[in-house]
Amino acid sequence: MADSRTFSATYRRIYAAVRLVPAGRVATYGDIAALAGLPGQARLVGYALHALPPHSTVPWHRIINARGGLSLERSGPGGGLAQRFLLESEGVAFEASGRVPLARYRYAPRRSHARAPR
DNA sequence: CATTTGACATCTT
DNA sequence: TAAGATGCCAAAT
Repeated sequence: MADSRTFSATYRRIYAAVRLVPAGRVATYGDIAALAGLPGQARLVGYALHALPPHSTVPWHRIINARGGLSLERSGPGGGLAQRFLLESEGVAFEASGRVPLARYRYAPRRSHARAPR
């Protein structure tokens, strides 16, 4: 667990949503935020995962950005390698461009090919 | 208590 | 396609 008492209820919601993602599947920060009941708070998801203790059982590696890329790479070089390895271990294949085909592995797919109405 | 910062997403130029 | 700007929230300083 992610030291539930150390984190806010909001974070706990996020962690719970992340745990809903089955192995071999990925989800975007936005999806997790929506699952956690915090639509639009994708940023909080990323921050929550960053604050996640190493001993937690939360499958943080299954959370990627909307481009299908690993956000860890963006923050620090080499950081995404571990995440990529974990995902590949679960059967997630990466494209040559280094991205994950969301259309295939994305969990809780919303508007697969359409954009959100405004 | 106020300011800064951060594993993002989405729109606009 | 790329780059810049904005919104949102919590934790750290």
